[in-house]
Amino acid sequence: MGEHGWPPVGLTGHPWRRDSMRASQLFMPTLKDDPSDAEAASHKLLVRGGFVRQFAAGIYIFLPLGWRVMERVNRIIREEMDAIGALELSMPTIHPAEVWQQTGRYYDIGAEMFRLKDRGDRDMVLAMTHEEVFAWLAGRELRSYRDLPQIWYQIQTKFRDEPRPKGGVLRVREFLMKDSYSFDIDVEGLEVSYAKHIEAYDRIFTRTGLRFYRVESDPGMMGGLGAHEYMADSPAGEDRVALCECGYAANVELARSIALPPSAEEVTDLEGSEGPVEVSTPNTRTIAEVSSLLGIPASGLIKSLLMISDGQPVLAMVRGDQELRERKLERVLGASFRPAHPEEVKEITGTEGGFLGPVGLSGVRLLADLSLAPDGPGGARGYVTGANKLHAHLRGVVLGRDAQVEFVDLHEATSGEGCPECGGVLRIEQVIEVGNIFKLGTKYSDPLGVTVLDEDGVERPVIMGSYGIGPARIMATAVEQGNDERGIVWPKAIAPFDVQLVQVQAADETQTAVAAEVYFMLGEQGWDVLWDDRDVRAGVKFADAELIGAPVRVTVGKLAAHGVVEVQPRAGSERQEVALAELAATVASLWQAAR
RNA sequence: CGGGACGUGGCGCAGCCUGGUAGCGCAUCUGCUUUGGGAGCAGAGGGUCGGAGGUUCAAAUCCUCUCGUCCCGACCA
Repeated sequence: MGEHGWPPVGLTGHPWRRDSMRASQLFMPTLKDDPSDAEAASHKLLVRGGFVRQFAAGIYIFLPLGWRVMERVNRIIREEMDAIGALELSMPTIHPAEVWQQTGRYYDIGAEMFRLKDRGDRDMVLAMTHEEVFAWLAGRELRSYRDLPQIWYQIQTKFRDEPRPKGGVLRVREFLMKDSYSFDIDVEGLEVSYAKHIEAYDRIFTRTGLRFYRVESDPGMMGGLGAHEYMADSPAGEDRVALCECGYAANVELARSIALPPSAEEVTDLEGSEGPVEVSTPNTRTIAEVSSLLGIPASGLIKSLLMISDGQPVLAMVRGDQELRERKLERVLGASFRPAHPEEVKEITGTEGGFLGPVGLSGVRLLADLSLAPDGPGGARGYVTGANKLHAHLRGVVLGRDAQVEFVDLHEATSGEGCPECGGVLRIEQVIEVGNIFKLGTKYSDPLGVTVLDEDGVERPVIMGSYGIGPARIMATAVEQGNDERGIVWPKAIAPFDVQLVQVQAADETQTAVAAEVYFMLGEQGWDVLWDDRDVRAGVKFADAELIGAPVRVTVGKLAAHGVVEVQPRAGSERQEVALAELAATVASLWQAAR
């Protein structure tokens, strides 16, 4: 491999770790400028640092550095999955359409699934996920409860034709995923498999150095038994979670929260009133308009939204200062819904959007957020709501008295609201989903006939769980959470190299000799070292070292002749001069201190 | 799918409004100098301006269509 000069390192079969390398032999195309199409910090830095290149929208090439990071992430995943007794295997990524037709997903999922035909004109799909194949295999091979439990996993490519790839490697159309599937005889068994995954995932994300939360997530409409997501905070995230000091953590899609009481001033609105009072509100349709016309804060209004679900009208009500959370309504209804069209609004309520309210509406299911209940944070009090009449609203509407409604949780949790568990203060954080775990039940085993015989010889459907992790998201999230103006600051567990050895003068024989000594010594101690022996200016090497972000940098320069090198952590700027004899200890202690 | 923007040497951009045959920085190659924070000087190579059609004596520039990419929103097993 293009060896020249001394020492003869990097040769095939040499005695030192193959994970150490010389930069002159590494393909590491770094860039000075941010790519023009990058927005997220991780996107810019991973491209600039020579970790990835974009091939097409949402389709990426992993260059040697990027692949090293992925391999380190995957190694951690494998170790922890193996530790809970999961078995690695590899599934195909091209599937005949039949299995997907059997579970119905072939029809439920739209353009997000890549579909193709083989030469025989048979319908095929590219795998978006692997529940179907795993269930297919389990159905063929598992026969007895004695074969259970099983946990199988793979680290395999997934294809999803995302409508909008974004954030570099964060949201893509082809990506690697660790997915595992558990097979148990009963729900108790599933709980055990699920708990094992929690154990493994907690360790995986801790080891990869991410700041993360395990949060309750929406198990979806399909009758899942429960689910959690692993979320890592980042402004580049596409999800939000509600968090409390007490440990409560949930995706805002379903996070419960105790609304703050509405501001005091409009409480007087109720006093002395026997019932709602109509007020004229010409052309006043939005919460903001009504609020400013009547001089009542938004929290004193009721926002009424007419929805159609299963062909039936539903009026969903939240307070004027709140947002309706669609998923919550969906869960209450047990079905999907859509906003009513303007003609439907007219037909059902006799008025137009902007003047809707619960009072006097018949034939419409009335659902109000818990915070509007008489025993809610606002107490029994009057609100302003539409009068179901053009250009008019009602004041002093008390739900429960003036309209019979069902009180359910519909509003989106917001920062500052009360924690549903302890009453503490909730905060909302923007996060990246790096992993998820689902209790599936028999959603796939039923249609695919995955059954085993139990102790009594009775055929029973296998209870499944499904568990995912996105290694590239871990990589990108680590960059999101660890970077500065000079580049990436990798968590030590997944950095492409442990130590970047910068030899200031490539042509200086003394420096070469000292650098080689350092390289071998650190290598023998188990460090993965990138020895920057390139014949480029010192500034370029320093800049690249900081961009690439190895946790520890060792610089061999002027002081080499005296047997002294410089050492500094990527995360800090303290630089120390160290004699070669002390180097091992210094590197070890900096490593210890690194995140 | 709705809204917005951008496609010009490898990368980042200017030129377009007001048509006249393409330019800057970085990178690359050669030479000399330099050498601990992305070097300097001199020289060189490299682009049918995303594609197609149209207008015009003449199109990177104007018009139409199309493809690609990014951003906001919707969507996200």
